[in-house]
Amino acid sequence: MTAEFAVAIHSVVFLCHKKKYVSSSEIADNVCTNPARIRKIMNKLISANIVETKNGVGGGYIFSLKPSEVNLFHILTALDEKIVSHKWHSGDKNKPCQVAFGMDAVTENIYNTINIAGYEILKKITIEDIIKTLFPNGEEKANICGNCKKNFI
Amino acid sequence: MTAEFAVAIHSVVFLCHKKKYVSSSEIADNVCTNPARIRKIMNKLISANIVETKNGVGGGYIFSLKPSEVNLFHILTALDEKIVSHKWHSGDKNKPCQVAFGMDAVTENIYNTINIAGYEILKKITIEDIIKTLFPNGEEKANICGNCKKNFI
DNA sequence: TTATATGTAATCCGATGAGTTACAATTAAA
DNA sequence: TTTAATTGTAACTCATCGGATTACATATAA
Repeated sequence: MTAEFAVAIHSVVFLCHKKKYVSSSEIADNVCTNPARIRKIMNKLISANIVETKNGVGGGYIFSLKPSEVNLFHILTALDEKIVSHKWHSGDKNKPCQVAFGMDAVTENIYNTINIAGYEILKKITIEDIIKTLFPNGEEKANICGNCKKNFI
Repeated sequence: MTAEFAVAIHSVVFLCHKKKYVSSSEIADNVCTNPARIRKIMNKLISANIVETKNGVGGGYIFSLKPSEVNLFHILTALDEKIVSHKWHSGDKNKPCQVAFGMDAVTENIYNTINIAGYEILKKITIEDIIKTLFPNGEEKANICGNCKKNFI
């Protein structure tokens, strides 16, 4: 799981809070990264129908789904990521030793189990949950960000 | 979680199966990596009292604990690893926006939850479990590796 | 005393994450 | 129609990290 996941979640929550088209520059500034990276990640979310985009003046990205119906597993799969991935393989299928032969499959299985458990956790966390955590008194009564007027970009 | 984890599990299972001192070269050959890497990883397992070592002729590493009492969480913590780690941080604590301010903590919390769930899974998998998977008919009746005679190194 | 091992550091290489820049294509608005 | 703003995407650089390799001092059994 790379930091793309953190960037994507942060971006979606930001879009959800703004409730209007937001440019990649503005998102990048809020997340603290660069616009090209944001656009690259937004493209994946667009392919997964999680956000929408519009070019030109007043354009950018927008989140117009129900926050309670989008969860973190949706975002993870939109990025084509896993919790843990099994890249380096131990042992050798051609060795006449059951340990050398079989351990890679054992490891694969362990990683799968961890992934599945992680997915179940992510499925239970929605964008709405995160918004409620960030704004325990409601977004309208936010005492720092207010309702995100221009001066807080 | 890096591949060290896979190497460590494979090595411990191999030592458990061999039931005698095994050199880093022999372990490396079975795992398919290099001896220096094995020694580095063995050192961490030694510090955690999971394996023992002996220098000189006939030396190497040995696993002399009860396979049913060592689980994968022991190994993971011996390596000082986590399932997922939170290195790249999004947002900015100095920004007057609750999203930019709070999202990093939200992400941290999600990662922690995933880690804890993963630890619980690893705690339930012992070295004995893996040996039983690799040798469903018992280690003595192993039809490929036999009881790991010299010709199968 | 010698051969075999570990412990550990130094170095190299390749892959990958992240930032930066650039520019064609698209779209809204003047 | 023109202009300005914005995305989509590729190319490039840079730093970091995982892994392999080499080397050598130290320890131990025979």
